[in-house]
Amino acid sequence: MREVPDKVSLDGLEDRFDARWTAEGTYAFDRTAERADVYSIDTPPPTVSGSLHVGHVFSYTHTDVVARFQRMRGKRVFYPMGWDDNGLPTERRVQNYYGVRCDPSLPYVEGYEPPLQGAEGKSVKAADQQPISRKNFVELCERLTAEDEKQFEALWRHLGLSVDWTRTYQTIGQDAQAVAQTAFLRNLARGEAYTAEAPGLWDVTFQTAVAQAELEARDYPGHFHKVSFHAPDGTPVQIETTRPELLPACVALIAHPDDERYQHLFGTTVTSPLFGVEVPVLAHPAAEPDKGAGIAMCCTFGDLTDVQWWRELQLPTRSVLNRDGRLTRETPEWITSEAGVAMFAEMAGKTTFSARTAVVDALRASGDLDGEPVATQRKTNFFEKGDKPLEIVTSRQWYIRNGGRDAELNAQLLARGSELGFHPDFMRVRYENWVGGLNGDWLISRQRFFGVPIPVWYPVDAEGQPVWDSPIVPDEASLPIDPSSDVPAGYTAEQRGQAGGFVGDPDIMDTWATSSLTPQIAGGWLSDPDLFARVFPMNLRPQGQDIIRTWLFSTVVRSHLEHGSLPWSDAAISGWILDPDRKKMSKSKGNVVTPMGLLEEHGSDAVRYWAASARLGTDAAFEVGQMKIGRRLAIKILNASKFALSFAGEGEIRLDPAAVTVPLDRAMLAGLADVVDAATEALAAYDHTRALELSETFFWTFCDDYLELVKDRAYGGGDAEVSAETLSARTALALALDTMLRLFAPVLPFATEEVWSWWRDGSVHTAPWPVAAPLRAAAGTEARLDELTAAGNALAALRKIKSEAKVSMRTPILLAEVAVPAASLAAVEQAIGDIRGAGRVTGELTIREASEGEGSVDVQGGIVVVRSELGEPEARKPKA
RNA sequence: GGGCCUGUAGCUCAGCUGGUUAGAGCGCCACGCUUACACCGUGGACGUCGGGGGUUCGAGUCCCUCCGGGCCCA
Repeated sequence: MREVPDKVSLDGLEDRFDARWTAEGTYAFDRTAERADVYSIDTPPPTVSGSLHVGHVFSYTHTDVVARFQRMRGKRVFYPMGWDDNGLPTERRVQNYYGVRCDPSLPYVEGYEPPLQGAEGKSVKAADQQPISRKNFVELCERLTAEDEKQFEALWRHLGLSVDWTRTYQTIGQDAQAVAQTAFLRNLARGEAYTAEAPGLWDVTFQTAVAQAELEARDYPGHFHKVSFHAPDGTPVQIETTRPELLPACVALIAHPDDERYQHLFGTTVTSPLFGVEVPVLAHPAAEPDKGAGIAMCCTFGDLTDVQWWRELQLPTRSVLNRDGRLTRETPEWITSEAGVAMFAEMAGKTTFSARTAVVDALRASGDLDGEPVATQRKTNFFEKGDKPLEIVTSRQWYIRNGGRDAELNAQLLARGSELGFHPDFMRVRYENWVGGLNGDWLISRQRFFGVPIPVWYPVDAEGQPVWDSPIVPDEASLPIDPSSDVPAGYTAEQRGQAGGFVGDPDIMDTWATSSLTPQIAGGWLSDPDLFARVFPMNLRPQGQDIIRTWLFSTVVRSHLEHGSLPWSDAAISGWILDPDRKKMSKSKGNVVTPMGLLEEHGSDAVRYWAASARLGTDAAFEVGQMKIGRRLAIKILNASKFALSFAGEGEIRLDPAAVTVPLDRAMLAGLADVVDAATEALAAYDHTRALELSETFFWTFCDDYLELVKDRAYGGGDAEVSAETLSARTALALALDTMLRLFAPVLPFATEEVWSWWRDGSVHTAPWPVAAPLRAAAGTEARLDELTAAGNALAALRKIKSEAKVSMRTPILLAEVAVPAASLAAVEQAIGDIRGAGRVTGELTIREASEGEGSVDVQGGIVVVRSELGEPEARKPKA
């Protein structure tokens, strides 16, 4: 045995053990392990440019508990960490942090230094941002994310994540780019990726297309306008619209097929006011009879219903909106009337807002506006990161098939969902609802700068027009490439943009198009096939419930298409952190706590305890109180361990089960054996909360009852000769300690490692997970935890008389008569020596069976002291 | 409008496939510095299990309905 410190402490354990674990490679992955012996985790790569919050600490702790449990069970745990530095959040942050913006038309500047450094938190106005080249911009992105990564790693290490820090990746890294581009090109080769000229959601602020998964519906104020169209005979047909500026883009009026009011109009045409364009009146079930007038104007495109009508009724495309959110400058060809042309001239080039004013004024003047516009709130689609309503514009974009327009693929993906183990299981419904409700393929083109480029070029024909339908693809061996600077085989750089030459695809891929490949990136799909075979398909994907439809689903899609399998067997879904007002914690609400400060204040074990106390899938309150309880538990483990180890004196700690001969000791071990079984079962089922609760409850019983009861016997009166009874107690204490340290190790890695270091070699985290069998063997077949409970109750009953007499627990009991329910009688009598010692009964102690009505089961198991006499406390000995 | 989760002591939560007087911790009250621990110990008080119906010999646990939170999708 090494040394037990005189004064135990949790302080400083995080740094000390992080250094040791790193030096000793405690969490290093053994890459010689076969797949069957591996437990692999597809760790969520945090968005490094986002800020760290307690939600991260919360959910990553859940994963770490799983990792540590599996490691102790003998699995070779593959637990890498990635950094998601891809995409828009980084771009935005770089703009503000360095005061720059990307202008792809500018040339690269060697040794560029940005105007600002660390302008955190403020947003720099676009006009004040210095325009720089794409390459310079990307370099700044990389510079900033490198700093973020350091901070993140420091936090994770401090928290005690048992990540193999030699295995990190970046979603923008070269390898990740190669994986993303390779996977894309294979999708393309198999016909799973394609381009299409199609209406899509467009964010005018960010100037990018937006996918279905990135939508967010918000209430947005608008006005209903009652506008009259005219039948050939002059009869007005009144519609209601919130977007009168799209009147020139109108292609039809549509009502529900069953709507009595419009039966006579179906199949006829009407003429639009102001513009004089003749449009058909059509029937479609998506028209809502009780909404407005029940007849709607269908435009190119006001909302997604317009798109549906356009597609299903084969309506013409009459687009008047540009990607910059302004109306086109040229008068559309379908507007031919003199008045219409004049009207459009008034709107041309204006924002939708100004154009609307112009149209409304004109309608009012022409008498085609009935009444004044009525204010309304309506759900409008927004880009989740944007603040202007999305427009729908037609453009050429890349798509990956995801079952959104293919019933067979959809069914296959639903089947994958049913193969996947969701924890908790009800989260599966979110997957099924999402997949079942898809209405289009996955749009992956993004008109951004910082991301993985779409790795294709297009030939330019003799007229100088790109030939979109026959993209030029690179060799996989040459990946990653950037088509905006790399030149396709068979061409020269001078041919870029020239007739007979080529152009590169200007877009990058959606973040999810890369993130959906994290198992492949982390597992070395391309760079290390040997490793990949040992870790893929992985065991676990931990993540939040909000991104089941995006991250989880898209990863399933990619794996299904590329590997014909699930990417992992199980998904662990963590809940949200709620603030004390039951609100989701978020930065905008200003209720976010800095995680590092939290860890430093309470200690990592304490914060981990709080996190581990919440079940998967369940929202948890941010509760400092719970952390304090965790801290108390960790300290208690240190102290109880110090105590248990102190009895051995200078000798070695014995763990020989055969030495446990006293019934009370056996009863304790029998209870512990049950805890081991139940906790193991719970952890194997991803229920860390139950495992912790069982271990914790047992531990407190161990401290309050068992430890108190055997104290005297374990001391052995200080005799040099150790009796069998004393040896039994000491051995049982050591066995229990040895087991409990392992049980707590996944949740409290620091405190348990500290104790382990006092008397064992190596790390508790690579020690085998405890099993019940040896404890049961030591306990024998007769022993039951009830015996310890009964003895503990008897002790509590004796203490109660002291507590009620308001005297110190040191007070001796000169005489006591204790009534014990029949069921507990034998156990109490058996442990009478220990009870007498712990209760300081110096005189006569009578135990008898309780009679009817004596005692209550709720209080000390029905054990009551019916007669007693207290002595004077002995004089206190001066402290050594 | 559809879906999922949730409502148990002042607070945070356990209560498995329905079975005797509903549990834990925190907080609270009283007491105690007992040679592991005052970041402690001992004892105590505290609940018509959101409301209302129903099924059942029996419901916190199953069904219906209403109310309140949270999230997702329309």
